[in-house]
Amino acid sequence: MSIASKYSPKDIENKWYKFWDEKGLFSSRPDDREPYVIVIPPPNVTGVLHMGHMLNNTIQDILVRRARMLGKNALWVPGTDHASIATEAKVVAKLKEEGIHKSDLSREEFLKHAWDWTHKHGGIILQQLKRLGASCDWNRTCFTMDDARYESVIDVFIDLYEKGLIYRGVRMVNWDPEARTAVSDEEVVYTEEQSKLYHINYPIIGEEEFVTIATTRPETILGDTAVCVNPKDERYLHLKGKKVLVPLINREIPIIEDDYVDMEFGTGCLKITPAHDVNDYEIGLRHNLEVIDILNDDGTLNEKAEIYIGEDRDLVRKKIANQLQDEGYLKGQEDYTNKVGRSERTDAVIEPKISMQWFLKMSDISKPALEAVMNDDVKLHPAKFKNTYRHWMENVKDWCISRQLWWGHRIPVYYINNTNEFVVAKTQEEAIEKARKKSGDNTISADNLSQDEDVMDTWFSSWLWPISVFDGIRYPDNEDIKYYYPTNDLVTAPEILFFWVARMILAGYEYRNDKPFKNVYLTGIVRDIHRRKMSKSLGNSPDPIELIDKYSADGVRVGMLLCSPAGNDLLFDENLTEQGRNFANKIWNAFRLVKSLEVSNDKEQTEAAKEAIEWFTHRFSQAITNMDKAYDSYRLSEALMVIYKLFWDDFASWYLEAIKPGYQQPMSGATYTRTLNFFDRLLRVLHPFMPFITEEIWHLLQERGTNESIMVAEMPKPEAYNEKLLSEFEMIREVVGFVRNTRQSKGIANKDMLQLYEVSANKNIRFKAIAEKLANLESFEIKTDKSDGGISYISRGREFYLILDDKIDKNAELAKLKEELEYTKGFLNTVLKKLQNERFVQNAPENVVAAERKKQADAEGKIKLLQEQIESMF
RNA sequence: GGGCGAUUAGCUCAGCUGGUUCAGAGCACCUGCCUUACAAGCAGGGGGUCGAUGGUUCGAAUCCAUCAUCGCCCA
Repeated sequence: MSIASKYSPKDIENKWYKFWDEKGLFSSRPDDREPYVIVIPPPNVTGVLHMGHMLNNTIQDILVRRARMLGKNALWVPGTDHASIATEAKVVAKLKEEGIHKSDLSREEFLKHAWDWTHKHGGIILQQLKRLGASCDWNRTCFTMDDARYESVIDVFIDLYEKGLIYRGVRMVNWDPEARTAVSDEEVVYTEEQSKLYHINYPIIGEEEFVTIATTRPETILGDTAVCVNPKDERYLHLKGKKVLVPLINREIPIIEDDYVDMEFGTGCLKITPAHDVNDYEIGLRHNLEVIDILNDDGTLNEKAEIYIGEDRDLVRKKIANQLQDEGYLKGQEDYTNKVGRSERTDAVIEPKISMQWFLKMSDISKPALEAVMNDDVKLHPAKFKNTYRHWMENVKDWCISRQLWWGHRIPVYYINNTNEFVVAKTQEEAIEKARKKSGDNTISADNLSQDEDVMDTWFSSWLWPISVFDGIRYPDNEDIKYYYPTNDLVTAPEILFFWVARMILAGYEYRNDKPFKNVYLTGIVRDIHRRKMSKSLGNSPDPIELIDKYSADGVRVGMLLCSPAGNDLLFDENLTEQGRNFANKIWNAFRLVKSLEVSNDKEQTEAAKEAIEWFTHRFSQAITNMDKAYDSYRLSEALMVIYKLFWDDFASWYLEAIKPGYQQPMSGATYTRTLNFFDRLLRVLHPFMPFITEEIWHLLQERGTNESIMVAEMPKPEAYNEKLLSEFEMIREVVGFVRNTRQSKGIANKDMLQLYEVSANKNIRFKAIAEKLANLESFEIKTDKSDGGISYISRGREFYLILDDKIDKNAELAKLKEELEYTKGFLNTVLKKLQNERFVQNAPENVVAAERKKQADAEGKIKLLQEQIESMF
């Protein structure tokens, strides 16, 4: 049969994915083998695959496939999270298009829409992962809002509340007026924006004078409850104890003193608006100031503002600036660049806002999580993230876990008769019972209770993920959790080290008294070649599925990995996937060659083949030893590079060339068998990186059973290898390179056979036959002297001569020899300088000195040879 | 403003506790080849005073200090 010279992956990839899935090769259940577990960082249920996912999941698949082939009971648990803000925003937007406002719907009606949306768009991303070859156990697919996970989250809330770790508090939160919810500090993105600094005069009561304050937000003066100066500021000593009037609304507010005020900034006079600025809020607490919240949840002004009620804050800013100007309060304005916080989700300008929220106390619960990373019980790769982690954990703030949304896990708190009295309970029935007990009022019924309207932060469900996917919250003694927990590796982006990773570790110790995973592999961020983060708005992200269509899943996987060392950003370029595709093609063509080999039992094994087999056996062991080292330190791109070079440079360019019989000639059975065996083992080490093509070729290479798969074939193990033998082969590579180089520079065709000899006292040359074959030599013999002439190659204390007769350009050759002589003399000089330095000889370790002496001897020998040769040229 | 990290070939990166020819890899580039597996290929080649300046040392890309530039996190 003839096999196409170009590998066409499409049908092959679909075929094998289906095969693996149908044979149940992805699934795992507890047994007596050692488990190897990864839980997927759950992507947004309604999201689509982007390049970050591609990188991340490629890495996970490589790890899990390798573990499977190492004989472990490997499990990769897939799933998605409900992404409450993002999903709710999408659903709200979709309803809006249909002319429905969220406020028109009841909670139940809205949730029905949200579930419809989830069922319609949910899980697309998981289907896409299959194209990539992801070997997840799909039977175990989890969702943060499915019954088991939902209940786990509620249980945990109740448990932590009962432990006294969850409390309700008034806090300054980051309010997103668009999403109408609080968002965490981490979800606010600060960027520099152009704005104006307004200087506003506040009349001092009982005087004709003013104090001038500077602000970028004149609309907030309506919420002012003080003006503050630094007590050391001599300019304002006379103001002590006085009061001023807030312009436009003429509210009387005191002048207070606080060290917080920066005397250098603005006028040195600060307006205090406790309801709308975090720092002002703190100052307000210290000075017992009134808190006047002038904003509605949607960012419009409320009646406490007294004027401009119902208008949006942005609009009011301009109007108020104008009014201040008209009424003579505005002393001036200047252009100003300041940092503005915007919501990561909606891009709305974040308003600091006082509100009632639920918090998790972090100080105690975080201690074991900090310790675990510091003592490497949980290892971060690369370890440089330990510092960042410690810094965050040592300054950890209480976690605001409530969100003013409907899509998510509803807070299990029931208020009694619309008061601030509440009970925390899993169900309404339980709540009634608890409420009766708490109030002593046995008439309390469902009508007297109202459940908290808010849901929990999405991270408050995903922090349980490594436990909840095994249902270990609800059933802490079930077989799965006992077998699979703690998991082995977590692969994720450094951006969510605190959001998610740290909190999972925390939850692990709180609920399992053990770490959730042993290693955290932090990938880079995928950027474009201009270092810009890939994003929809920039349109600089390729569609992963299109990439797979174009370059194959194997190609894309290789491409993603080739340039993505752990923790470094990956500058994605389609060029890389092309390289991956080309590699697949190389493997394919190597297979074509092997497949075309004819075997004859009469045929004796050639010397070249014998040598090649011996060499490659050792070379293979060396490479997989290095590969394992790279794997063990989570340097996956390095592991791939080792195998890439092993296959391409060693196997294809040297081994196959060495064993390849003459045109239409058969080869010996022994060589053929060994070659098949090498190919088989190469496919195995390649499999985690390129699952599809390896499976395809593995089946074409020889007859396999209908249930056999390379996916579960045994991974070759590193064996001892002979370094000396390998280094002798490198010598031969050099010599062949020398011959090829000489051919090229002298224009000698490859088919013209040449004679090479080595001047040596030894009896034979190792890997002689390979050299003869690959350099196309008529002979490669040992001679005792160099009387036959030729141009020389001297290296590692060995001398080789290539006979070229009339082809030698004596002058050029002489010049080359002289140049080399000069270089070697210079080199010898530096070595001698070292050796003549007594302090070096005394202080340096013995082996280093010995090495220098060897360098000396080698150089001296080489100089002698070169000189002799130069002389003999005349 | 505080903390962390980086700076090595045109690009992306290796280079562990200073010392084996230690200045490397992949890609890109240049030259020659449609050689009977592969032009998605083969063979060969050029390219870096390791950000700067000082210091420690017999010896520094590697350790220390200062500076410069960049990035990330926090306020």
